[in-house]
Amino acid sequence: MQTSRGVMSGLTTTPMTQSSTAIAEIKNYILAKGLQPGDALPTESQLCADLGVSRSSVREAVRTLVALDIVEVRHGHGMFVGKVSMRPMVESLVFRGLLNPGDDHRGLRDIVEVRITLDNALADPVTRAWKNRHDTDLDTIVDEIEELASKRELFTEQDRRFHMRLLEPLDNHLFLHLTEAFWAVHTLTVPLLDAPGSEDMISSAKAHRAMLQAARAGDAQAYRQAITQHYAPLLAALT
Amino acid sequence: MQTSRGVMSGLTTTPMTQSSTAIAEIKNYILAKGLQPGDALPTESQLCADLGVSRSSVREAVRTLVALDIVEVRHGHGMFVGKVSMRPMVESLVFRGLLNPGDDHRGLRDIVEVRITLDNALADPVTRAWKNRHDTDLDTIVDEIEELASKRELFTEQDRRFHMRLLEPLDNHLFLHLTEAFWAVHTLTVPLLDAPGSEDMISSAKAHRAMLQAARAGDAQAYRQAITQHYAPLLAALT
DNA sequence: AAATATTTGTACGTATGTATA
DNA sequence: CTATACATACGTACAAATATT
Repeated sequence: MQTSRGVMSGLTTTPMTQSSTAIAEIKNYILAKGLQPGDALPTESQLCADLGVSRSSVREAVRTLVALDIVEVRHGHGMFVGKVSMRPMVESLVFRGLLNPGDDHRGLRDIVEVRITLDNALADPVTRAWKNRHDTDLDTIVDEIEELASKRELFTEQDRRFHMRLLEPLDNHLFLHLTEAFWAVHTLTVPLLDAPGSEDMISSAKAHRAMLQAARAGDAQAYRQAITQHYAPLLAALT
Repeated sequence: MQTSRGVMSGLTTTPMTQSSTAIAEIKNYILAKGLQPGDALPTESQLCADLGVSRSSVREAVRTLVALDIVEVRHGHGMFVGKVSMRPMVESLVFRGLLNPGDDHRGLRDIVEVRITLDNALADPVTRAWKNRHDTDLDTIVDEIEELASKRELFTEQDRRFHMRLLEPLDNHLFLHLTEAFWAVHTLTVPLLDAPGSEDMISSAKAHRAMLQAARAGDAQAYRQAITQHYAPLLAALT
């Protein structure tokens, strides 16, 4: 119950709470030590000693950093540097979509429009990167998609792998992360809608093959047409 | 010490810690009550009673939701529904940029490329929306930008207002939020670089006026040229 | 295979700072 | 200014998960 420990005299103009300083110091620790995702961090008790704050404060700071995917915690094992992924934005956007009651279609349509815009904007570099490139992985993915679609089954994971792999050759990996994030927001939000018709799924499946073929041909225009075909059934359901 | 209770309906495949269930239940509370950003939430003690968990768990859950901007807490006042903004992604991306040691230019270049791509992709709807529209606000903003640039002063806030206002007429506000987010990541990351030359600032200032003029003329092509002019000095410094 | 040490997760009590009426 | 409600912080004890011996 250490009470009157003046906390280093009130010269500080700090509106800062203990947790917020702990957050900053843990971040600085990671940067100063040059740690990378997956690297181990000190234990909670060690952080308490190093930062001079209680365990509760350290834990609350850690929860914040975990929410931002800057820190990852494994129960009974320890704390590690996180992947610093787009997960926070995905969670945020999904929740934001759920906030609007009768406006569900509007939120989802905005997300789909962003996906369409991103895909179209990347048509040139993607078709340039894939021209005459042979990759059996994408062929098998497209095969799986068409087979699943013909059986009226979902092909969510294959769809994700397809779109991610398509952007992998790009220099700028931020585009890949963004695309993956909006793909996730999309697929997490769409279940609120009615299930798509099976003919729509087949049409969408064919669009994937068309995108791949256009990319291999280096034909950006055909690639954009395939994108339109890919999203057409969904857009129709949203209007 | 209530041990791990059945916790009703074990439909979830989650790890199910107390905090995580508290997170889910607070989210559900907001959605079920149809609350909107700014609306008040129950107090901590009330949440403890309602959710049947300890105060520590509730607090840790709240910290997570605060980090995601789903909950906002005002010390000594109470908890409220947050703005569900893009702040989490901004924080994440800025930190990610700091993680790479010698690769600073690469991370910033990726971000700038995303901004350029987004701006270009929105050239058509923006020029369509602003054609023959009169808005004195944008004129004064551009005036301020040019005046500040001529005095070799920064015009960060004016720059932000300019780009935000330009996208305001769009139907899809998600584009606005995205643009704002990457603008923030950009301006928070760029201080690591050398200060730009004053002639670059003047060139950039002129580009803003060119963008506005092209938008008012409904000339998407000229708009894209102005975008190129806008980012040219920065891109040159990154290569 | 089982006991043990380490580490995170949960709970509770208490004291203190802060904003509002 | 006082009173009240509320969030912040600390400390301790124990439970649960993981790794090691």
